[in-house]
Amino acid sequence: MSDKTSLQKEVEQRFREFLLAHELRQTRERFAILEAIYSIEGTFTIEHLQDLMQERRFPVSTGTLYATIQLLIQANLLIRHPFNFSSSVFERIADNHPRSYQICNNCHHITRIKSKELANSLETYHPRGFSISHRIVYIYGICPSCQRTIRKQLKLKEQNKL
Amino acid sequence: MSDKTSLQKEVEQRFREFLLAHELRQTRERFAILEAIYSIEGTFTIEHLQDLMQERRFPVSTGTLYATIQLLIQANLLIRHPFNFSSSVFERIADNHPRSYQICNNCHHITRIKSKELANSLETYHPRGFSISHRIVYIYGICPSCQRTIRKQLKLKEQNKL
DNA sequence: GTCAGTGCAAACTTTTTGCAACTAC
DNA sequence: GTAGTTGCAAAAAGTTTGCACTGAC
Repeated sequence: MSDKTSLQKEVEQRFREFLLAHELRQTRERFAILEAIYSIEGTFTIEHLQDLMQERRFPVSTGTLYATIQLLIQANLLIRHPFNFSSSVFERIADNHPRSYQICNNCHHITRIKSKELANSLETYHPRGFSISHRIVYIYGICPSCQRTIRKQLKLKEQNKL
Repeated sequence: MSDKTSLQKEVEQRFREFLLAHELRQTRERFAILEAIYSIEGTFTIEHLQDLMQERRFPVSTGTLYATIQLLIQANLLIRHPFNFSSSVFERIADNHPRSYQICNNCHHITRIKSKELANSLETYHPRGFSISHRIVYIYGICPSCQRTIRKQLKLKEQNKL
């Protein structure tokens, strides 16, 4: 287990405050799960996380994992994506800047978009009375490589019909 | 069962073309499910949809429902939201204008945002080579009414401690 | 007539729950 | 010491699959 990064320390502090404010207990499990999640860059599933906990010599039960994830979502330290059908996909959120993703309808590949332009235009919108914790944009469509594949398939089909 | 609206007719046509292009069969079930979905304004779950099919005197099996929903998602006539934990939440998408939602972290209430400003700023972004089918924004935070509730609770807690 | 699509039920996967043991407060 | 939390296993909920039958092409 590596030393804690400044990000690790920051989110630990934020989680600590959240637990305090909600009169919840600061258990080893909760902080170990948080630390594991913040060692993952990008998305993960419950299964992935449970394996990681095992690797890190801190196995936790599924029940605890689900319960802690719910807390971390409430604490704005984690989000759930709408990617998979039958199982959940999660990702840490370190800051409250808008996050954008590009999702291919065909190959289902997910790419994070890092456009300052897009982020800025999102940040200008402030709903009345609603205090924003974070913003997420999903852009669905067909990625360049799938566009090529589909075009080729269409061509082949037409040739066969001729 | 009411007469078909022009929206109903339009999506039916689009689904027909999709099925044709993918060499899939045009079954009564598929069109009945599409029609039922487009009779729902806002979000729904599989369970809700299955009940509705029953009401409309066109009961379909769960398997067919799931299969058809997958097709409709592929055909860009339906989206899946990341709202619930254990079951999926769907919503029809009639056009390709950006859609925005405001979600309260506390009461989990979901509100559709109809801001032209927000929609326009999203439409200005075009990822290179990626052909967009639709865009969805989720704005997470605390809604006005929950903000009041939380403030009250904090006050009460402080008074008890004094 | 052929084979994709459907219904039904069973299987499988994911998430939640109940309870005894544990531990943070 | 008193709850809130955890682990474990069992239950519940959600989704997928296999197979015989049906109906679109």
